[in-house]
Amino acid sequence: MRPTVHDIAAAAGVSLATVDRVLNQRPGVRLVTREKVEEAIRQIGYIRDVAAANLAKGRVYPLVFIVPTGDNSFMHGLRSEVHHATLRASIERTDIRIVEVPAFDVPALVAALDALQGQDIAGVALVATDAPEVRAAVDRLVSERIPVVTLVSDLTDSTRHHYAGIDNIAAGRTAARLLGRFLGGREGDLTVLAGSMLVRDHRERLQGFSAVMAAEFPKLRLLPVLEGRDDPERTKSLVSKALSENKDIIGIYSLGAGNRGLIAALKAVRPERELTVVVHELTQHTRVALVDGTIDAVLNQDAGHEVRSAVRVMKATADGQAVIADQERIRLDIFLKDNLP
Amino acid sequence: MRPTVHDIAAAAGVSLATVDRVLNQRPGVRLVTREKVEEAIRQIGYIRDVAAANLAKGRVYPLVFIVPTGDNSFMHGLRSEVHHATLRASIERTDIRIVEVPAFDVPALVAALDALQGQDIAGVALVATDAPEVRAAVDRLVSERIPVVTLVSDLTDSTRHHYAGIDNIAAGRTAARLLGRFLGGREGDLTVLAGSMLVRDHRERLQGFSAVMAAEFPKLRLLPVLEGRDDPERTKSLVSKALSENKDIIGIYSLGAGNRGLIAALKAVRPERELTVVVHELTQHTRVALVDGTIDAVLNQDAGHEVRSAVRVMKATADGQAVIADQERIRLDIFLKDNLP
DNA sequence: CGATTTCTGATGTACGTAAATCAGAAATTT
DNA sequence: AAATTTCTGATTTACGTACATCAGAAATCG
Repeated sequence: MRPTVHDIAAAAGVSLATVDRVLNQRPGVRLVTREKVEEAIRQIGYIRDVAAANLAKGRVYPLVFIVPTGDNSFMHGLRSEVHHATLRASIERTDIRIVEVPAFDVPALVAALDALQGQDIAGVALVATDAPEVRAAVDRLVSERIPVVTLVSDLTDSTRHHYAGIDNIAAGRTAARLLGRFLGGREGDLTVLAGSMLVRDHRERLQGFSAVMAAEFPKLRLLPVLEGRDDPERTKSLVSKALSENKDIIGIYSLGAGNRGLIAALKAVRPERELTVVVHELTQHTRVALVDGTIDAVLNQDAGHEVRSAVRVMKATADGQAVIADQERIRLDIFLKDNLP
Repeated sequence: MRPTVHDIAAAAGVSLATVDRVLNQRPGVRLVTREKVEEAIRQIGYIRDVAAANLAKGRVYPLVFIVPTGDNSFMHGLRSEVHHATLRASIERTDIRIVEVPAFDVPALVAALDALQGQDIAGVALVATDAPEVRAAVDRLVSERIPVVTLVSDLTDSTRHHYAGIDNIAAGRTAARLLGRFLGGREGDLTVLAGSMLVRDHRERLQGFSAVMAAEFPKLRLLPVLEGRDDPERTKSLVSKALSENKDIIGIYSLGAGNRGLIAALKAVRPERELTVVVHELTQHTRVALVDGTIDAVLNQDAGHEVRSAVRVMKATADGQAVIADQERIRLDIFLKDNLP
């Protein structure tokens, strides 16, 4: 049987109350006694039964998810996953609040973060826009001992406790190698389509992509990045224009959202133009396009995993508990038409 | 506040004891009363607090993992992950026993399964060798109401509750497309290296691989499968022989374990022979080979995820609880040299 | 050394559920 | 209608921890 507080008390020769004071860092214990108890805890290898503790405390975890508005499928999916998490609220003892903030809007995000100060909150998860003001606001929350997790897009040099998202540099590099190898030594131009260079995940993907392209696929030339702002309409017109003006384009890497527009533009020039296309985010639209051959590979991050991971990490951090690091690593999914879930 | 058994009792106008009898399906409740209670449960939306229930029951889950012996890295890693799970035993209320059985040995596996009958066990996870005798033994356990989960390799037509592993047909198809596209229209022979056609995962990978190759890459010819029995030494000699006898081999798909031997054979013919190679299972050896360019892609299943998922599913099944299906889907990881974890 | 302050022990209640006991009510049988 | 049998209610203890209260012991101070 696993040891309990009673066993500690017996082993240390003190009362239950004293053990409790030591365990919960309450005052009223002499240093020598405290050390005696801590020694006993180590000796018998006591591990707190979190379930029982939470039951006794009547613990609930008020969590806040700050997610961008925007009508692209990925953010829609993310919001839907957070919503799913709220459905598990009672069984997971969470109380999740969703705060929506306009995409790429730094002041609005800062305001949302600052509004949380002083509130009784067990954790905050946010899709970060990578700006110093946001970092400062996050750091303020952290200094108030509120667990903060960045979701999908990380925040440079901030003190956030955890990042629940993929390694975007690796994602960009992977996209480059896939495109490069799929193009099999051909020569031509490549178009890169991004949402906005204001978010770190997009910058990092581009960085990884450019690095591998430059180093290993010299025959492929990168054209200036098109910024579609993750908006399908805008994306569509940008791509259509680029394709009609440049007949040397043989590949496209879309590292942001808004792929509905990209796909529409591609369909318009098929089958005359043969293009190798790698995009991010598996959505209804990209899935169909992958199956019908309009695009060749989809890189994906599983929003459901990210949300569940964020919840686990915030809870554990709030309790000062360790997490299974390997379990919380968000993996880059690579989908070809053959391994769709 | 979320409703408790007390609320049910009040709502149904019965006592706590009666509610308890209904909830735990104990005798001693008249049909009309039982229905009244069940109606009240629905009405107020009661959800059992599993943590509190487990605490009260002093529940522990005695679990058994049956894993093959064998000195290839993958099985080694799998055993190590199960071992890791035992380290979390006390906090997860599990009591995990590991049973080792010689690989591909049907009678031994059946004996190990039958030995569990009648024992007080909350769940069994096994790496299945796909034989009717094994299926029958599994079905016997299932009929004793013991949760059974297949791990890594599934069992055809059995009544096992869950399969914690990847979709191997999809894996084979994916390997085919990667190899096919990486070879970019070239013509030549392909060697497929398997462990044993006795295990379903290997058969399925081959099936998926062959299907896509035949349908979409007619210029690539499949040679007869080499069976390396997941043994590095045997694998090495098989591959060396094949490469020296056939100069038209331009690609290799290794769908089993024992890749140490494959890599050794490849190093011996490099850099004269240029081969595109896709293998399964990310290990110390395949990782290095991927980085140094000896192999081009690694398909992987995360043994840690599989083991943790198996534990979650067995516990949930034992409790008659639902699982988050999406969370328990084991994904096929595709690693290029750029997205190694 | 007595008076105060600080520490420690003993004890009880609570969290939500499981499980047991016993008495009394209702239904069924004789 | 009496005697059973079958249900139901009331109550209690337990799981492992948190937290509060109060009394008594030990340490510190004047």
